[in-house]
Amino acid sequence: MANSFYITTPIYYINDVPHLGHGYTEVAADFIARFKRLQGFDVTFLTGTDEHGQKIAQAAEAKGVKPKEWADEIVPRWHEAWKALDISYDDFIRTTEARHEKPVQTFVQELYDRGEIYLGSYEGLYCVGCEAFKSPDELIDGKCPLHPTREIEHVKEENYFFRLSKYAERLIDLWESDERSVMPEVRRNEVLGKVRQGLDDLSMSRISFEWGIPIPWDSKHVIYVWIDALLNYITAAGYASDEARFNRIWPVDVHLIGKDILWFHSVIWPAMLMALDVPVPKTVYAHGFLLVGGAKMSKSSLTGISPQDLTETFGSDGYRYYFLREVSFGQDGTFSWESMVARYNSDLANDYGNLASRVLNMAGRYLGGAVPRTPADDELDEADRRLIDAYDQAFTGMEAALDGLSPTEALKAAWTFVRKANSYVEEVAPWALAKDESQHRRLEVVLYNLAESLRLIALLTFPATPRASQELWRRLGIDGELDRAAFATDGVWGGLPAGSKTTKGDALFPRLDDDQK
RNA sequence: GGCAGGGUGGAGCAGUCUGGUAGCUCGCCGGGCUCAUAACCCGGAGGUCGCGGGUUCAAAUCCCGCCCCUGCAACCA
Repeated sequence: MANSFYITTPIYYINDVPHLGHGYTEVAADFIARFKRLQGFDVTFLTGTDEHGQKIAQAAEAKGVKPKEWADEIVPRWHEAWKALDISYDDFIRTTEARHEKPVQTFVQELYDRGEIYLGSYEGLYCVGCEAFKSPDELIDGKCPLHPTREIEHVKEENYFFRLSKYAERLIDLWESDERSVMPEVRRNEVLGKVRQGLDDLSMSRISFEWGIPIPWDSKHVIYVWIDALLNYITAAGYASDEARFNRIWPVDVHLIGKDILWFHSVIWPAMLMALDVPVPKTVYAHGFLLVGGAKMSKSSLTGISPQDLTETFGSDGYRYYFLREVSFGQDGTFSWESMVARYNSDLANDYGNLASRVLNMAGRYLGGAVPRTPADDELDEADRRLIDAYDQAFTGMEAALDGLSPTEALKAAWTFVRKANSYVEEVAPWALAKDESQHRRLEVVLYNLAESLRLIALLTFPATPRASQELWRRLGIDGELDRAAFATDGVWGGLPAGSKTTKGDALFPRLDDDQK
């Protein structure tokens, strides 16, 4: 199949441990990846870790170990975090791997050979915390505002420069065109505005420390960590190592990033690719930031909360659903424990979980847990047709939302069907039908419709709540695995086989007390 | 200073491009149902759509001015 879909998250800098911000990016990318798989795309979902640079070297030195040893110690924390959130990445790249380092050198050498890199010197104030040079007016009291505890270093060093400035016009043309996009719109405007103010060439090597990938023709320099990091997107795709694979999946469909690193992804990165005539990303999507509010956790900063702090209470599904649904995708959002409890109870426990509970219970009580014969067209009345119609609309709405890369809107669309199924229960009142023997076939029909609705709800929600969705399929007596399901076949109304054996089970999403914990 | 985005019932958002009944979720109030996780369903209250002016038969929606908030200004998701 040629319908490749390649999506990436940033690779995370390992002097940090995973926190809610990282988890947010990861969950959003995973939602999109899972949805695209259900649509039949051949998905490549890449994440990883960024392991070079002075900060890592210093952290390792402080522990008395080599940088690579330090990295090997930290990286499992990231694997664990993503496992706890059921992140279904297809590849996890580390920038210290040979499959990355060698192609990076190939790429940089090629830039050099083409005259895109020249030797210059840079004199200025350098903040190790930022791994960046600072202009004097950025400093507050002689300190970097982002890293006030660190000393600013005055350095003059010889650096290699990438001719970024010459790409300003082409970048403007690129992001003004409709072929490629920076999303949401506000971010595109931001990038265009800045690029129009002009670009400087970019210092792309460092000479003051050694922890990095050497410049191939001048090994006393290492490649600037951001250049190194950005290249992960193509090295993992097979650049300079697996041409067939690279041609198949590149250019990337979506780079999902936080808005703080938009500049690198929408300016520096495409310019680097242009310099070697490599196709640029189709879409760079910069999501918003999470802010921490509410009483319970307000004293924590975002970076002080690990994903696992929340999955203990809300589960992986609850975590994933909350952030996808609560934060309007693309905008900043506020996280609070209170809103998380409210959202969990309202949408997952009351709407979704309770629907499953009441339907499975009735199927067991009234039909002995056996899914009845699939209703024929002439057995369906108006209410039934409205239910089926609601499913079609929800599904259509989700696909449209995904075209706009909005998990939030996709889930809103899915929930219109969940709510419709609940109101259908009231409308057809199976408990009343069960009291009248002459209505037995009608009872079978409505319970079939409801069980089938559950099956489809599980399918639609799988990208957000994979565990509960799979469990629901199991309780409906379906053998299949949702991660191998496809909308094209499984998304068609009427797919639940007659005779399947349903089981009620415990609450899919147990209600939480408002003052839980 | 500049560039960009926003200010809509208690909270969070949609609607503004393509003027004409202000929509959704949560919360609140009332009712219903009893299959269900004190859940579910139905109904209701609650908004001078930041302020002032203008265009128009008609403005949340278009134009002008002002106030407030936020983001960007090159490297923490």
